[in-house]
Amino acid sequence: MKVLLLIVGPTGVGKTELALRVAERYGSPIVSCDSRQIFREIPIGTAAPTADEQQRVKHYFIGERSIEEAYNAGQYERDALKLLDVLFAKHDVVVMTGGSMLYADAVCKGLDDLPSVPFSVRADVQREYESKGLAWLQSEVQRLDPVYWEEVDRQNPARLAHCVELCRVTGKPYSALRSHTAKERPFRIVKIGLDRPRAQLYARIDERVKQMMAAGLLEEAKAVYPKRALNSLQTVGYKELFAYLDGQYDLERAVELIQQNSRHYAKRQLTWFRRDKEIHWLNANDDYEKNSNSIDDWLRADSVQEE
RNA sequence: GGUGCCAUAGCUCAGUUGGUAGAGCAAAGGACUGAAAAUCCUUGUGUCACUGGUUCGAUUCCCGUUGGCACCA
Repeated sequence: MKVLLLIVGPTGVGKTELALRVAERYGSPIVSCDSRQIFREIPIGTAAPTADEQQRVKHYFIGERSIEEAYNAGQYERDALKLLDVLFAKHDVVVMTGGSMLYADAVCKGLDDLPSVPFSVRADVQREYESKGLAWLQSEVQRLDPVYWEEVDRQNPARLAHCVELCRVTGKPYSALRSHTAKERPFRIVKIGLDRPRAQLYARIDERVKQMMAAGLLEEAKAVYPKRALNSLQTVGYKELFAYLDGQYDLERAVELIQQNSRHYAKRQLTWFRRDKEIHWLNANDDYEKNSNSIDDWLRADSVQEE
């Protein structure tokens, strides 16, 4: 049976290099699972694989879209499944790597088949929320979807607003559209998580931000500054530089904030991945031979388990 | 060298008219179904610089020591 080898982990842990070596070992291409590296205008700040790295192994979903295209996890699920179908015709193992938690889940378990929300509906809900506040969103969810109200994070405007949007679009409660069941996939999935000691991870993140600045992150941010409102640019490394360009604080402070927000992001990723009991964890400090032997073992073990 | 001010959580600080202390940030933990690098929730014990004194009781008052800052020499 075909195997999707998914390599996840926090930003800056070293996924790119591990994925390259594993892909070379199995003669596989690499499918990116990253919600920001897919945009071609922002390679530096998203630490996208370099031209050299892409020379070593064929990559998919790197720099394939423009920041102006609306893109989301549902679209990614469809694109990724279609691509995997093609790749599995030639490969027994396909390596997928990236840190976008929801995107990974979309491929592994699938998202429910929800309609897309028209821009006008989203704008309406947003406007009402801004004028009437969180209490209004809460009462709308209570009224439109009492089931979801019982389980939702009631302090989170984004969650509440999404529920209201979908209730308005479909005329049904959002909760009725959620199946809570994972979809079947025509391939096996072996999940590898890469981690390293926290202090070391944070030191690497801080250092990488410095390198991004040296590589021209500020120029990259200036180039897309006019489009700063786009969702694709609500991204660590850019939103802080936009604020600097607006004069909110100096460049040194902006860099500190990029480092700090990257650390926060890494922590959220770890929280998400830790909950997934299917992930086999590797320490990035162990040598590659040891880790790749472990991966071989897991490929075999999982295979036997499923017989 | 003299005088004054300061020394409290990783950082910046507040506070206790004497009954062993609390904010912001950092940090840690958690949630997560088409914005997910997004959006949210929870968590504050620290020899209150050190030594001695007064006191039933000192982080708080007093003496001294050390360190820092300011001014005067």
